[in-house]
Amino acid sequence: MARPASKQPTELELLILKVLWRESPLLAREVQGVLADEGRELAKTSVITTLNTMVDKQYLMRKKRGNSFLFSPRLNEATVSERMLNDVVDRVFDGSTSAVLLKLFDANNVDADELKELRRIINRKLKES
Amino acid sequence: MARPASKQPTELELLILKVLWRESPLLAREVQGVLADEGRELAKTSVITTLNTMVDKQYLMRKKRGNSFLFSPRLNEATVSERMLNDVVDRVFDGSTSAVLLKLFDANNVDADELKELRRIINRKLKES
DNA sequence: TAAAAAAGTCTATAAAACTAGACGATGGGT
DNA sequence: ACCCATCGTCTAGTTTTATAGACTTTTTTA
Repeated sequence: MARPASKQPTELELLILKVLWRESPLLAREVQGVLADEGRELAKTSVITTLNTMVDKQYLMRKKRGNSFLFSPRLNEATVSERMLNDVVDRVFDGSTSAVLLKLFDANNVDADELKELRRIINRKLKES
Repeated sequence: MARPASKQPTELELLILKVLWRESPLLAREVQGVLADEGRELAKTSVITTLNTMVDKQYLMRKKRGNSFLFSPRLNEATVSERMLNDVVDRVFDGSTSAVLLKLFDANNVDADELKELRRIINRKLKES
């Protein structure tokens, strides 16, 4: 038994997904360019290798256009962010959503407008149930 | 440039931290026992190796008792869970706490009592500011 | 058309994460 | 004194992640 593949996208995989959520399909070269703009300078082959493992993992799909490939996400941002958040809720907070909510209120700076917005949402939710 | 050490505790490291947050200091053998009870059966040496890398990473401290070592956490649960949650907030949600809050409300089952409790907290926060 | 640019595949290296066996030291019991 | 259980260290194997060079093929261009 050796190291199992991480259940969630790795750090670099997430960066690439975010690039493709903003705009896709893209060529490997274009992904490389955007990553470089963001300060992550990788060799062409590094980007291609990672894109291909992401295709293997079903994170992306790849279709040929001429002599090159276009990559697009197979999972949308909502799905992935939900999964990654739930992973932390489960593994770190033992599945307690309210523990996470409390921690967010306590630790982070949620301004008054956001608080009011959340109160509106809570009131709506309470009416629904 | 090869793979950098993960900034946050890995999956197994988190399990071990949770064991030691419940009860510490513990001997390696005791940690092994608790993990086994939870379904993660590891060889004695695997547990010791991991505990020692966690000492290197400053996650744990180790003190001698007789011919063996007692391990205890150097970081408390609040600190680690906050860091791990913030990591997801930053990396996945671009630092938007309110986006996370909305996602939690939408995706997860927060029951009416919890909603009311949260509304109380929000009202208190609003008064404070 | 020959050179250069661009794309992909194949191969490879290094560190991290996970796992565990071989072996040595120590200490208690008979 | 001797056995053996216990504990730690050292070493090591395997997969994943991150990274990139060498090389081939294809396309563009001077």
